[in-house]
Amino acid sequence: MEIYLPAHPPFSFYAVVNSHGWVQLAPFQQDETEQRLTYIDRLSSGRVVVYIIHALDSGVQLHSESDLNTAEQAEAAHKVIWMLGLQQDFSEFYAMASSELELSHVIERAQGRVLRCPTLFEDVIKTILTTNTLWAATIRMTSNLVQLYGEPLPSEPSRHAFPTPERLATLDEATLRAEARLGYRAPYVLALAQASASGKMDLEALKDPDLPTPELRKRLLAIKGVGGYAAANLLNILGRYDYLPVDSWAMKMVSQEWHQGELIGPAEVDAAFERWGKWKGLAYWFWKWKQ
DNA sequence: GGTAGACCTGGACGC
DNA sequence: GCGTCCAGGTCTACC
Repeated sequence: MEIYLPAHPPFSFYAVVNSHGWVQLAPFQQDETEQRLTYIDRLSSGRVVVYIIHALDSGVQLHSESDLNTAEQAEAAHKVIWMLGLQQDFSEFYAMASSELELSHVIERAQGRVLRCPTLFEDVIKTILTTNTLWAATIRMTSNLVQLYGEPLPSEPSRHAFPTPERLATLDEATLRAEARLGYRAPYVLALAQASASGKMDLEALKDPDLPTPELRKRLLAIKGVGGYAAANLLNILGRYDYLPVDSWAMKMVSQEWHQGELIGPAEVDAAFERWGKWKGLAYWFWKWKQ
């Protein structure tokens, strides 16, 4: 199966794939040329397939198993369009960024899109695994979940899809702590999986563009393990940039940029980007920091 | 609403 | 090799 998927211009495959660390987390894999991204997905039909995504000037070429039926092809295309944000339009942000020296690069590099997972369930789990830990541990915990509980790709059994809520819901907290090494995050992951598997929580409904951002944030904060930082991160992934994911790194960067290295808090980080309004998350994300 | 302390892992460091 | 310290957000209890 070969499908050409056009993007709303301007588009840069490199920019979206390397927008943040998600590309380093299984079941994503980027090849050394950085012109090809692969992802192992479990389709709603139950088939586990690989998406091989090639960069093109004006979009991407999606390659997958040749015998996908029409419905499976449509599902694969729909997911890849979402994952790469191919239909996102950043012209309003670019108009504002053009007058800011520290953001002028975003236009020529076509930055703005952030790589996301096909399901919000996967994005939420991965975000929880980024909290209160080092990035190396996030990579390890995600890899453990995928390798231990994800379904294998038939043509390459060493690679697995991200585990479904139903599969994770069958586990218990002790197993997630001991096998996947999730630590105190284990009950959060388990509770989310159980709520999603039972239908009590419909995370995909949160992708509704008509949902007001404050309401969306409230629903994200209601998930155990998701606090202010994680919620803001997820809002950015969902295309809402009104809140900043303030972590220790953000406070350090803003302190160096505008407060001569003095100790600052989340309020100062927020104030630094207030003028960017609904685009503040993007302005923060792509700001050219003084290192 | 604000604050303190616990949660857990793994890397860095000293012995 | 072992023990200790520390970084990293969120939750809960308490004021």
